[in-house]
Amino acid sequence: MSTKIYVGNLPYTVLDAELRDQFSHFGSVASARVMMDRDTGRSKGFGFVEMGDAEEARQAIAGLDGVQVAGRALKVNEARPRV
DNA sequence: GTTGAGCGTT
Repeated sequence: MSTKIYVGNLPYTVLDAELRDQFSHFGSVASARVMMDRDTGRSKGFGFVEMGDAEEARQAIAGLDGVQVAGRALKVNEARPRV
């Protein structure tokens, strides 16, 4: 388990600060960022969050995965290594 | 609308 968390199926209206606020309920958020399309400036519909500890990451995933926000069920799980 | 950037010295 790592502290890297992938958050998908996000509404285009979500902000990195809001993402951080949601995850902060389950632990300390080291970093939270919603990926924005470089060309259009809009959200790509997914983001990444890094928790302060792996256990906090697990709780955040368990607590937020599948939760419906703005009518969309969030997809939360451990992030894949960037390549 | 699904797994991260950028042409820089990260």
